[in-house]
Amino acid sequence: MDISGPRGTHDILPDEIKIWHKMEQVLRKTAEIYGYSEIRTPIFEYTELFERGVGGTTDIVQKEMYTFEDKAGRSLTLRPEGTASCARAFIQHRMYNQPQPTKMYYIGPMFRYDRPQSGRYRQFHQFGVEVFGTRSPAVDAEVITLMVDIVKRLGLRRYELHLNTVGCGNCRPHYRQTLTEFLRPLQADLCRDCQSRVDSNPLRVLDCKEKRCREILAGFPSILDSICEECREHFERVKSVLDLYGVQYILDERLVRGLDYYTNTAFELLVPGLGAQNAVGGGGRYDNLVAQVGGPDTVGIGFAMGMERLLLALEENQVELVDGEGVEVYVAFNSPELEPLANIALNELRSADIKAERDYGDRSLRAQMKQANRSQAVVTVLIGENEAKSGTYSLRDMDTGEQFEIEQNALIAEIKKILMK
RNA sequence: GUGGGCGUAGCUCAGCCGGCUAGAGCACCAGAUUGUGGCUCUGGGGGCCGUGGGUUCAAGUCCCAUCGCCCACCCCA
Repeated sequence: MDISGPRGTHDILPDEIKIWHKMEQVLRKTAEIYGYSEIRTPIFEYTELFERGVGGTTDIVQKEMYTFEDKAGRSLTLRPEGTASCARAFIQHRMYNQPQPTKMYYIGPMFRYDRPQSGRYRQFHQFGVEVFGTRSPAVDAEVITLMVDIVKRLGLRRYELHLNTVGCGNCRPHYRQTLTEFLRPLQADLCRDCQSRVDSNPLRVLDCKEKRCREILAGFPSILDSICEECREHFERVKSVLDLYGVQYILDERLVRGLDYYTNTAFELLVPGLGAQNAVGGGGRYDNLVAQVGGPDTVGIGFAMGMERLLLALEENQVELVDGEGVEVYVAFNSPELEPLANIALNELRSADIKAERDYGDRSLRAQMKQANRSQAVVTVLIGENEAKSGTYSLRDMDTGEQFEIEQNALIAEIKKILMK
């Protein structure tokens, strides 16, 4: 039997779901504290949205999209990221007519046809935030701070925030030009990929992982010398707010992001020890995106975090998000004739919001006790012939092993006493 | 899309140069304890040895293909 899920997908099993719930709770809570509201968009969109939003030259659009035709022959695509959909919704619902900025967050599955590896899946989950309608550098800082705050609240201690600016539509071409002139004479010595990148996308040469390339590039021209006064000023102000918030960052002039829509501020959150896919979150400003997909000229900024990668990071750093909580009460009964009595107790407990369980296998009392122990029950209610006769239950404190009889009508009160401890 | 490693019980893995009914630990079930857990002991269930083909008297073991997983490149969350 080799039935299995599609390549690059994975099930989140009942045993692991608690940690997801907990993580989602932290993500939502933190975003709400910063004034963001959730938005839920469809998981598929017209293909064109991503082609125009994410950018036709990106790897995502060129080779990683799950694209299909619906029965009317329209081209649809499973969303590879969340920002384009948010921009679409922002435009479609004329949110720009509301007081600005618009601050929202999303959480859900994304799809990319990539080769799976550690921290990389074909269906994965992202949490992200977007702010439309303000170019204030303070918002850049807010968004970055939110991202850092999340990993802190999740309990991560080891992480690096990398920060850079990639300039705007006016000044980036200048830098590209300067960089290309710098690279041209070195081109022959670079790795094969970089040799072609010099022509196709010189900025990407900067974050090549090849040791040789990095050495050759040692004295590469700083983007800060090429960008316009406005962009430089913006970047300075972002940094000063981050300083004020006490958010530590590493200036990383090699940081360039892979999506076409980014402008100005770019940032990434790295966690050491995660292997090759060590970026847990990343984002930046996208001042042209809304116009790019057909809306009014509106600036924006946001980030996305990979939830599977967050989980890997927590695991790697031995952060325990949840402690295994089992049932509170286990109801054990000694013979089939006593089952109705057990059901009554069970029902009473559940009605009182007490998490209670029983056995359905007609198993021996001993086996039921083992099961109670395994399910981490705090108390076991024992029902045998003696109890039935005298109208009582025996309660066993599973921690201390103490056991005593109570009147049946005192069940909830007595259980609560033990649970309180 | 490219390269490397690996697929044997629910899990982690052993199985040497091919040779008897395929093993261990953990987990599961039952009993020792005929009304009682966590420790211990005893017994038990469970494997088309990923799949398909080939070589051979004989394949878990060798060869090819295929699928899947892992790691890396690439890219990104």
